[in-house]
Amino acid sequence: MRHTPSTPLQAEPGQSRYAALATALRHRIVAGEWPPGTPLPAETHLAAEHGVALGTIRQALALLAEQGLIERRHGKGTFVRGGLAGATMLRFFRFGGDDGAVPQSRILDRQCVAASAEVARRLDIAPGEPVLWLHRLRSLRGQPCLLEDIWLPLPLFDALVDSPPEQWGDLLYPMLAERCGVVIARATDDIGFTLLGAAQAHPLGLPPGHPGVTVTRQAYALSGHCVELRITRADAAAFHYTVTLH
Amino acid sequence: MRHTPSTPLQAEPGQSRYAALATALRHRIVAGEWPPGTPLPAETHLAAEHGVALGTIRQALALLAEQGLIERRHGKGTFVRGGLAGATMLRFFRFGGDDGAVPQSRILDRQCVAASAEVARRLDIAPGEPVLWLHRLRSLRGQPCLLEDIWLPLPLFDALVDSPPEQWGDLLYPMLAERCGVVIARATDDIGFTLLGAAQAHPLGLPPGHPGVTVTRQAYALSGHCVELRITRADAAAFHYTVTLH
DNA sequence: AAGTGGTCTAGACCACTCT
DNA sequence: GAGTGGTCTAGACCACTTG
Repeated sequence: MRHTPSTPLQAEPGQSRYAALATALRHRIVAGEWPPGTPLPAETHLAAEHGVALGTIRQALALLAEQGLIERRHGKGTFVRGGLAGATMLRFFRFGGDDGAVPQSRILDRQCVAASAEVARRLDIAPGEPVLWLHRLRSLRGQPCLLEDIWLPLPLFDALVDSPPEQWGDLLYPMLAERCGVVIARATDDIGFTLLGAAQAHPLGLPPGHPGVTVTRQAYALSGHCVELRITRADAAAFHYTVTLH
Repeated sequence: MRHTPSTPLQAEPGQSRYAALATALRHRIVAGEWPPGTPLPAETHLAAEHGVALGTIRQALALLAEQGLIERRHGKGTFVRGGLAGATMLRFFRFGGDDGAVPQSRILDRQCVAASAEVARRLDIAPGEPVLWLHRLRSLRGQPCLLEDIWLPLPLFDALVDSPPEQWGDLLYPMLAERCGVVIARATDDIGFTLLGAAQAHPLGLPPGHPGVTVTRQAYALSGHCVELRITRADAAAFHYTVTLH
């Protein structure tokens, strides 16, 4: 059966046709019509479906690819991206030894709490709303390296409240995708410098007052909503990061 | 007179025509055929000149625009980018007061020296080659905030050796473009945390051993060669930076 | 009004991947 | 060989900028 879009071709007045097509496709992707990892219909099919030329649908797909929502593979197809890979926090640090390794994760604490004003603002929910708070220590080869506080909005992540954390694995995002169906598509990390308090320094095996780095992350689902606030603390001496300007 | 390219259409075997066009155009830009700020010939002219369709030349131009070499303005033309603007170092910091301000620069020292192994490696020259070393303090509203060591390869920047630094202005890159004809197109900044030595802390008005940020910059000219190595040191407490992941 | 880049079409052929 | 995305053509018309 031929697909007939309810909003024929031009969604908004001042918008180009390929931009309208891109937002239409984005909505269908977010709605789960093509889950992460599955291929979209071929260009020719999409073009016929929407009644536009091949070049137009290609512009729309190029836009979505640029935004990281899809991935094009020559000869194979156009695939929905599976969200952010794990272990990305380590790209800010150089802890000695083999790179590319995934740090082991241990949940030190887990509580359902009411969102503070700051947490609510970052998660874009009302203060006092229930959130799941996790306190997590990550280690490389037995050596503690990252200490994390994680806040997750709670109606969404109810499945984690009673599940045993020992079975969660070392990466949060694949676990969120598997157990809660939430795919992390985008994140912003804010880097700052602080001196570590005793409570932060001790689990990391550092003395109180030691220079530390604080990375505040807001992670967004495919829908565009912020679904995770994470504050990571680590030894400032291990920090390094490279930025390229154009 | 019609331009007839010496390498007709296909520069390298496995390369697409638009990629070959892009590199050909890049070489003409780097060679100075169209100085920064001036417009390229119109799409239709370039297409006729190279004997290709409009869409092909547009792909080539899109590639160069993506790489930041040119800038397209609807209704006006395609312009060669003027290189990096100044004051970009401040995007790593939050010093109190009005943002967007350009810090005042003062040259504390200037010497012609032989490149150390490390400096030579970063500038991709031979160790012992002559370089110009600058020691610069930058201040906002009279408050010292950034301390910089800058190394510039010397045959290229001879014009700076005897010129009075008081007349250089507060921004390095516009000065390099004006006095030496070198346009900075790209730079990579490497960020790390260190404790400030006495020689670094004192000019910044900080105590020795104070936590500091070190930003190591390698800046590249339009030609692609590294033409500046800069190490900037500042108070770690003023540091902040935001990264977005896709 | 003339010139520019931006969008769109309706084809053709090529390169890659899988079976 | 069949299906996919990648490249390329030769047009048309639109939107923006300037004289």
